[in-house]
Amino acid sequence: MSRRFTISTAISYPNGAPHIGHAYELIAADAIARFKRLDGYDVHFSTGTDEHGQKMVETAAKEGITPAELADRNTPLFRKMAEVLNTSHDDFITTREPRHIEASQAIWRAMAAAGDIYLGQYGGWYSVRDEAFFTESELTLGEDGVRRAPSGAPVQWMEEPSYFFRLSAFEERLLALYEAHPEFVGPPTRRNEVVAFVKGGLRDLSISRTTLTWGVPVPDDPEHVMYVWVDALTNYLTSVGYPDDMERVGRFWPADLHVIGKDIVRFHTIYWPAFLMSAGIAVPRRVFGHGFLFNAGEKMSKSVGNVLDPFDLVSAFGADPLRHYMLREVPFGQDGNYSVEGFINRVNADLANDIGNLAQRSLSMIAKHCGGVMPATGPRTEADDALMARVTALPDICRAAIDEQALHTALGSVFEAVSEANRYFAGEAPWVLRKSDPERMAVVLGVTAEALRWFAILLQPYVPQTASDLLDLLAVPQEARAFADLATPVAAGTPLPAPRPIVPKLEEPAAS
RNA sequence: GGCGGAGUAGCUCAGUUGGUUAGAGCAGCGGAAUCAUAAUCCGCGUGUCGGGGGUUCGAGUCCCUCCUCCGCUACCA
Repeated sequence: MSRRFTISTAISYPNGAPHIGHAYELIAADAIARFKRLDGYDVHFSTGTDEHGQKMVETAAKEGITPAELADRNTPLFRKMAEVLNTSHDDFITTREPRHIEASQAIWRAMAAAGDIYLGQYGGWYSVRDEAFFTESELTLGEDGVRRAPSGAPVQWMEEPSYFFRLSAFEERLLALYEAHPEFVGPPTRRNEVVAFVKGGLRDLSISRTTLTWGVPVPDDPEHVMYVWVDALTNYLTSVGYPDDMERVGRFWPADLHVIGKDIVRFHTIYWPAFLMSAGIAVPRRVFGHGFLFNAGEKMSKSVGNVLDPFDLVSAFGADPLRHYMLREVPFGQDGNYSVEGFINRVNADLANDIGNLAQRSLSMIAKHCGGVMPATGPRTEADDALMARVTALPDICRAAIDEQALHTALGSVFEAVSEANRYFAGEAPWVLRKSDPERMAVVLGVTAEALRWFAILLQPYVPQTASDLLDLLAVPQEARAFADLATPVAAGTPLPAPRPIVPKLEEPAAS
């Protein structure tokens, strides 16, 4: 049985169009998923949208449509974004689907059977006009002493019946989890916060509402719908077939990695494992909170009007350049900054100048001076061996980096070797050898092409289309592009297609 | 307020358990080469390593203090 790897993004709230943050998370998770597939794992990669919740109700009300209509309008945009970003998810889940309602109710029943759910009273500030509860921090206290919701509507203290989850009972078990598995939360700074939070004591969690009707009905008490987290988090289980296909669950659960934004680390590292422990289901192996992207040093916000649209960026620059820029330039886990200048510099320097040009200069020499067929890669000199030693060390370096979600390190290590290959090429000067020693020239070109094959195979997770184009030029068959195929060079004498530039240089758009 | 993290070249950052002249990439300047997408290769940085004090033969790397920035401090995916 092959190794398997289960990875997810958070499901997005489709109360608006997708923004660059959604794209970032999806791209990062996609790179890891693709890496694992290429490395021989049986991967399950899920993403999707969370169509329930109060915010959907509020946004829909503002626009004068139903929550269902809002979801119907926006969820397709998230699917479309995944398509234009060229992501390889195996499942796109939406929380209105019957399979998800069934899964949510199943885990609820399991938690209830364990005695961790009880009926109580939830109190909060309620706005009649908005038909919603608000947290203290969302409210403003007017000079007249009246608390108001963000909409300006006055709120009043209301209590309603609510089911509670006995989160307080899981404090020790959670701390034991963090202790036994320090890797459960990453990056480490997030882990510290989570541990501190749990040590501060946990209160039980209100997990249902009677004032909302937009949600998953509570089993055996349809007056209640589940309130956010039970429903939202369960999507990960739904996606692997819970509860109907337990054989599949056994195969793909526990998840190896939940990739999420740093803002929802707590829910994924405290609530979620507690729910699972209660239900008697294994907890995920790791949760990683990535950072946020800023636009030219400023936080993106609708009011400032500097929100980056992933569709605009893809149509202006292409999916691979966007993927490359985000993954290479931002240390994954930290906040990052977007700038047009940085974008163009990075993509041109790495993709067009370093690897693109190396491919073009070497392959066009092969086309002209080696009869357009792959040259032999020997006999080798010390210089050849030195380069290939550097190249063949890459897979292990990348594996180690990927396993701690250091995507920028993995990608960076490949481009360090690409630079080395450029130095090698300049040092060996095959254009000089053409006259002095044609046989040696052929070997240099062959070694360079072989190095390029390694680079292209290793770059597939990050820039799939570019890597694929390069592999085409190297006459590498579709079925010989996994990491397991790295050890098998293209046979000498194999005809190569006519070379062509694979990465056009980006120019600053006239207006953006 | 409490807990935690960070402040290193114009920009983004590396800097193991303290040890020779503090590094990389990008940007900039000069040169070489001309196979190539004017791409590539080589050379060039007197940086108060946030300020101050201390420990030590020796600190960016440990301790104290101050300044600045950021994260977390429960029901928001």
